[in-house]
Amino acid sequence: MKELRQDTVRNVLLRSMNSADFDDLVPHLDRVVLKRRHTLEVANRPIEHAYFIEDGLASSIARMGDDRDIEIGVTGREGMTGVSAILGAGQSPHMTIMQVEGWAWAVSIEILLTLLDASVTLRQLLLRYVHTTLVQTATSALVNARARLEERLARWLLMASDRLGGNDLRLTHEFMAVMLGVRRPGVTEAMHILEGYGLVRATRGQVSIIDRGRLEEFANGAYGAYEAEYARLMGSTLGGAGRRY
Amino acid sequence: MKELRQDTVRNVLLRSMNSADFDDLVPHLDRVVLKRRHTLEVANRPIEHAYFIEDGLASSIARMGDDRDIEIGVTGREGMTGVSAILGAGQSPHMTIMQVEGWAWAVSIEILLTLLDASVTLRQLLLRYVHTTLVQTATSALVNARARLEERLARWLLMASDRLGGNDLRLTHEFMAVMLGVRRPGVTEAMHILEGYGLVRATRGQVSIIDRGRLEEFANGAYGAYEAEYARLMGSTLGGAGRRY
DNA sequence: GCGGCTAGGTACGATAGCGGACCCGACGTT
DNA sequence: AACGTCGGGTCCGCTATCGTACCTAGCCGC
Repeated sequence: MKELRQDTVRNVLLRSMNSADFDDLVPHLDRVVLKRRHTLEVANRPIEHAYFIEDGLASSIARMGDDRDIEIGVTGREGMTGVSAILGAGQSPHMTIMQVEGWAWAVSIEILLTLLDASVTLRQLLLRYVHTTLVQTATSALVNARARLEERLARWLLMASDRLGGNDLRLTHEFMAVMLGVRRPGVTEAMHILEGYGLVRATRGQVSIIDRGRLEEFANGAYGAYEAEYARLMGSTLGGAGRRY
Repeated sequence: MKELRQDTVRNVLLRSMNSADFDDLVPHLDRVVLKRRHTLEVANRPIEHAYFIEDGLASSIARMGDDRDIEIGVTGREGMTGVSAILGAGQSPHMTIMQVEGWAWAVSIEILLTLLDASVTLRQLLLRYVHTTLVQTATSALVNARARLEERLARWLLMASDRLGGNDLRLTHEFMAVMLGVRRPGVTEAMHILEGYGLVRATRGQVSIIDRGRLEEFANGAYGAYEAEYARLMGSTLGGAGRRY
């Protein structure tokens, strides 16, 4: 692990870091396998570690009573968890759990905060990343209020594809229904609309994006703001499947 | 203005600052009167100033096409604008405009960033505040997806009361409809529900909160997470009308 | 190649909120 | 006192989505 080279990691934040910051961080990174439903952050409990995701998908969830959850953000290899701890809040009222299994580099918050205090450049990078998560959450608020289900589904598929890599996603309707906070048959219906326009093709337990460009258009403003900010500030696209903004 | 004393300002962030940070900031503060609809931040344009609100209400708005706006956050004397600039992003895809006129202390972003780099304590305070705005935005995402209109109205009234001070708000249904992103008659209906439970009383152009405690309960989880985080991290309640969490 | 499970398709009535229109009453102006 | 304007109340039919239920088809294990 102490042999870790910056050009071999997949996590975009780790790759974007200046090499001095990376070298300071490496000795404190632990490789962690993250199974589905593994809880990275518990609501209102101290955050112990930040995770630089290498593979898989984590989502942040806000809760309003037991059966009224909603996903407020999703993180893959473009980002990290532990944003509230970076901001010095120690914990947050939201939980973060793995939705698609994978693995990550974990670092204790205590150490990360020390490194952040010591390095202006690391601070700059991670605070800019915090800004992009703010944009992502704001977009969630926007689309939850204003977009139709099929637009939200389009957005979610695009985001998942960006983070997992590739255009073929192994996801069930049931799963996407939970992510979007809607009924399962609602997803089926919305998916048929996307299929009707030839944007995606769905088979049992799998969705393939057929025409990414038109899917982005179809999302009609639900997708793109976060991605543009990410590109502007991280100087790197999200590493989806051959994309440009 | 250079005579400004910390215990005479109303803005909670300015009051909470340690006195050295406050003294460094004061020479750079300009008193600015902010009329209704004054634009504090334009979407995707460099943010020039941060504003510590002393009176009035600003809201941050995300847009998805011309007629699909939504308020993603609201700021009064408990906070400040310019969060994305503090994070080093320079600008953001959202706009911020005054909804209830008032005034604020403005500081140029350039100077604020310099002060932030120089002071750990100032950085701590403002980054913690950034965390609370993240919670506020996440709660907007949550309630837009999950709460009924009357719950969202309850939340909004409570937030407005916290920020403007007092239980009597001079607001029209039309105005609240724009804030909540719903039809005006929808607000009328929702308001009747709140009145029916004896939680508020509404007369022409005015809403009075009658039973704040039960209004919070009625909001049913739509209100409280932000406020609890604010109290936890800022060590100060929001200065509403005699409240406890 | 049969049984059982899981994912997906469909259908039905219910409901929240929409878009738009219309009316009425309160209030300020002259 | 009369008028005009603005804020609020109400009503219509409409649409998106819900909750629930039931059915079908693909897939796995044996």
